[in-house]
Amino acid sequence: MNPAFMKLDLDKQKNIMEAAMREFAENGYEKASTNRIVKEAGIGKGTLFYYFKNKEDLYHYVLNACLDNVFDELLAKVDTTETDFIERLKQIAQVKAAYHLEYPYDLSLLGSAFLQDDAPIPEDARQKYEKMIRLQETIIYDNIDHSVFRSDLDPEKAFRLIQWTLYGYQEELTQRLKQQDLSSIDLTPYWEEFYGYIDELKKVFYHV
Amino acid sequence: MNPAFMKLDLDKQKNIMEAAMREFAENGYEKASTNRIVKEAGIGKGTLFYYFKNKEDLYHYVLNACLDNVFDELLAKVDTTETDFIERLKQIAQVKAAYHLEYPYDLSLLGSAFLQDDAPIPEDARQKYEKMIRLQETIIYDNIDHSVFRSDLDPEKAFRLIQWTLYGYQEELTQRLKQQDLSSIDLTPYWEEFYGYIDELKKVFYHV
DNA sequence: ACTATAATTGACCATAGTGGTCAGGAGATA
DNA sequence: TATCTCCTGACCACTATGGTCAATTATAGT
Repeated sequence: MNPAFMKLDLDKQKNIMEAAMREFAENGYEKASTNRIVKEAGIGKGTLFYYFKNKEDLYHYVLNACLDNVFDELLAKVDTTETDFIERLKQIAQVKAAYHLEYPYDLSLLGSAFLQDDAPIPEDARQKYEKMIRLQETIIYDNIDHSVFRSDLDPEKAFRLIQWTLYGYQEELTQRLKQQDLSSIDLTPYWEEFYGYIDELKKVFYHV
Repeated sequence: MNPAFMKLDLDKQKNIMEAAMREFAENGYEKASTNRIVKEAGIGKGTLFYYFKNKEDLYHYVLNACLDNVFDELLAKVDTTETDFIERLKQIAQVKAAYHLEYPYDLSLLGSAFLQDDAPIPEDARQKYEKMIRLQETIIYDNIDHSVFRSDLDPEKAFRLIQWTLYGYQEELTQRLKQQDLSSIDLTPYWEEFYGYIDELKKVFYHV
């Protein structure tokens, strides 16, 4: 990466980054097209290769930026002093949603990058990713009060059941909201719905 | 489609169909490559275009075959006399797993086909798909006994929570088993694990 | 055995897309 | 005026695209 890239208007930087992230996330490394990236970013072909020496260089830069950003803007913002498991997951969902609005392609890029076989992933990125996975683990489970679960339940199983539920809900919601511009829509009713289900979950998994 | 295709050895037919399904499912209509399809199917390029007049013709044929197959081999096999909701979903999971082993690409092709914008979908296929969705609905909810749920729960909410849970579990499992040849692996321990969670679900959602 | 027909092939086609280059232009600074 | 950074798109060699077709082989009917 040409260091001059850092001196660009932040807007232009962001344009290029977002175009690249989206293209890589949607098509994978091999099938991603630098032509589409420059068109989407509104820059000339030469400009892209002026700042990045080739496709792989761009991919690595984008990947590292995502990883760093997830650490600073996502994982760091979760309040791990909350000891109620369901409340903790609720909070994570909120932080994640805010993150997704600001950086729409980060998470889907990371998701695709490390599950592909054709993507050239540098060692440091792989390590950062594994560190991220471990940190995620502690963010979800650390400092959780196990005593609130119904005594006839295996807490481990309860953990996972609750997580799957919220994951399933999230998937359905993204399906429902697909194709819509999330930043221009009022999400309040969806949050209300979500809180309703959260309450129901507490009702069934916690003792009275 | 050239009617002669129907007279081929079933093996050869299946080879071609599976190769096409997989290519379409993984890449979408536009990005799917007929070259890769013939290579995967082990036939000459000319043969493919002898049986199908072009890429779109092949796509339509494959799509319709999937739809018909899902009706006959999947939806028809669910026992809707089972009135216990969780048992019903458990049974659906079993039927679906068996289906997936026999026809590995049907479901993922249908999933991708109707969520893409570049796929040319003929009217009759679209209608068949919508009929399928409606039938799916009745298969899940029809003839279900609402009285087994805890009386302090909204049954509608409980329905959805349970469904999301199983969906989330299924997603995690497919992640875990990805890249493995499902037909050569002993799935028994996974089913045992699944039944364990099923029991736990009954414990929390049904009244004692 | 001969013939007619059906099945199958891969070299070939025009076209479009690939990642990447580079001579040159524009604008600022010295 | 000269030098430097930023930026461009025409252009390159190359690969892949969907689709064709003359030629070959297998099958069947007589």
